[in-house]
Amino acid sequence: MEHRSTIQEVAKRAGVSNSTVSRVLNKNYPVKEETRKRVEEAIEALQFKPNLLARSLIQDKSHTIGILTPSIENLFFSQVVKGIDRHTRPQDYITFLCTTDGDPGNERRMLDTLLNRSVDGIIVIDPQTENVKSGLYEKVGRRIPLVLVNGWYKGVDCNYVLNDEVAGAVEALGHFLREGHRRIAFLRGNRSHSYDVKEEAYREFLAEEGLEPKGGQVLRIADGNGQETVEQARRAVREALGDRQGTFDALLCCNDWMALGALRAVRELKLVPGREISIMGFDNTLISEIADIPISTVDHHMTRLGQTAAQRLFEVIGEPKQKTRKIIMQTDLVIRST
Amino acid sequence: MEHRSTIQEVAKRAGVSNSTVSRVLNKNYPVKEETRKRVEEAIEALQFKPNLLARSLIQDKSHTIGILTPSIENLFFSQVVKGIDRHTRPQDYITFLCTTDGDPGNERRMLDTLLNRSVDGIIVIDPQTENVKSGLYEKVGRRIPLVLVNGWYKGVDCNYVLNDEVAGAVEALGHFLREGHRRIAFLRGNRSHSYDVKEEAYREFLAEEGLEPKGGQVLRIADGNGQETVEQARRAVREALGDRQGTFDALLCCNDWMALGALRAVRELKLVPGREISIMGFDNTLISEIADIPISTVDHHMTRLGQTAAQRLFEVIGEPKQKTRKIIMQTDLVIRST
DNA sequence: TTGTAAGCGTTATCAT
DNA sequence: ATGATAACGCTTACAA
Repeated sequence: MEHRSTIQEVAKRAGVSNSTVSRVLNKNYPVKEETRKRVEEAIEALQFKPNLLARSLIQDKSHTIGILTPSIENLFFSQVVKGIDRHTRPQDYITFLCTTDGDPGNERRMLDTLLNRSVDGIIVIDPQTENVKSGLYEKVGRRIPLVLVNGWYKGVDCNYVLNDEVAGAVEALGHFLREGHRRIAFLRGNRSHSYDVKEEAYREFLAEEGLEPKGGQVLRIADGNGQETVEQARRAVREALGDRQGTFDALLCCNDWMALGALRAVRELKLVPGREISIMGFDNTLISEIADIPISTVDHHMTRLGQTAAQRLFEVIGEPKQKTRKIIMQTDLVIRST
Repeated sequence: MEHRSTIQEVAKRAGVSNSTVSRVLNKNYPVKEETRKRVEEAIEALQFKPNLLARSLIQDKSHTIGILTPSIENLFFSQVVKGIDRHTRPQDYITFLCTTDGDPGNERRMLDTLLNRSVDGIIVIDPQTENVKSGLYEKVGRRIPLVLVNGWYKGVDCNYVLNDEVAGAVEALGHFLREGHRRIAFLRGNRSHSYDVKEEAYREFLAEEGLEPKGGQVLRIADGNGQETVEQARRAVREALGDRQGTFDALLCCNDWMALGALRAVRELKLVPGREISIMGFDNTLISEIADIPISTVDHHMTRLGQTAAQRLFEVIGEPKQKTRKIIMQTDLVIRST
């Protein structure tokens, strides 16, 4: 392994002091044209690159941000990360990526690691409710720029970037209504803040519209957005629909995986999706787009979500003392074949 | 923003010197039980956490690795990253994630950034051939532990983790043969080392088996693994198959996106996949698994690929002077319905 | 315009 | 077993 040259060596070679080299590097103070030339030659000759660790230490600024996310292969999260990255790269910041497997303990540990590494800011995708609720993030947010994406808790003072899930659900349900559906069911996973919010919106909508006085039909499967979710959803819908004398003619699913499973059930029963029964997913991941029959969905614009979060983060990094903001993003209905 | 306490303050409060605190922290030298207690109390009281930047600077070891990848939302790459992460997290290393959009210039720039941040090692997923070929990575690999995943160039001395694409292709083609297919076509994207390797394997296989003396039928679409690839593949196959008096009865596709597109074409033509015509993808991403008709594919075990790369990287980090290795991973045929 | 020297928060070396 | 002190590689007053 070869030696990395330092600012001292450059200085020596150029016959100047290290401060002058630093000034040439940072262009923050006047340097005589001729000296600058000499220094630049020395830099070139020695292939000098400043050690950013040392710089970060003295400047108390690492030009580094951290992303905390439950997982990286999840289609939703990876899109958000992409959005963050898009905004971050041009700022010549660099990103620590930490996955937590959705475990609150891991989330706290990785958070600590990031803090100890003096990151300039942190974005948390789908923060664990437990950690939001406990005030952990409120505390962290007072120490260092922090943005929570897609997770929120009443009374907790943080920077948020959220989707308007209620509006999204209502818009989807309104679409069902306009299409002439009156018996609308709802398919959700086990526990997640976002599922709860959607279900509440669903129940309220039914009540307001005077539909299904018994409160509609809520189908529930285990958590998840992954392959296994598809099969679970298929079974649940298949069962609920019985011998195709189904009790509903429209189904709002909490994500695209569930919608795909529902679609499969519907096709097994030889029902015509989009005519005899309507299915709507949530998110607009590639799942809904590339499904054999493209699935209607509520687009969550994940990339935009990430970009907005990053933008907000850099605002706060630029001006740390400001008040927190809760940014609500709009969703959009994507009507496809189902 | 609150002040972060330093080792000095802990020392003062505990009535010892900073070296003693350091020793307590690192447990690398004997400390009297009683002193240790006092120091630990001070640490607790001040909520002291060591500044890892300072530690990295003096130790010349950042406990940090860098991942360079063309993109993060690509299903192949995200799985590899997941594999790396799985292996990295327990080592209490933390990961810089850099995306390059598959641009050689970006790749070089991000590489530089990583080096300037004193990462302890770097994994490059799908390194740009141009950069491998030019000797850039060979040079970097002599300075710092480096592993290239899924990219290789003759004569370039680096640590590699690769899939045996040739064996994978041959196994797939052998399967076609056993199924009774004799007119085998090949569908590839425009330019990629991996496509070239597969095509060569394909041609050799045909020659050896005495099939298609004219060299078989190679279909070519633009690069990519994304939604747009599906449509391009569909069109290409549709066209090649014409009025279903197709010139082939089996098709090997360079990735799962292409296979999905091919499958669509086949179904449009009312051919029965898996019987009248066989389709095989590459990679075993969720695309092939969740397709409406599950697609046969060559499993590239991306997660394992990532884990192996990380494992190899840490071997080299642990013992930097060793010779490079080229690790070839086996692929596996996954026979599904097509 | 440039040099000197202090300082960032640690760990490492050398005494004691 | 512990304390001084130098060092890591840089930036930044302060002086010249």
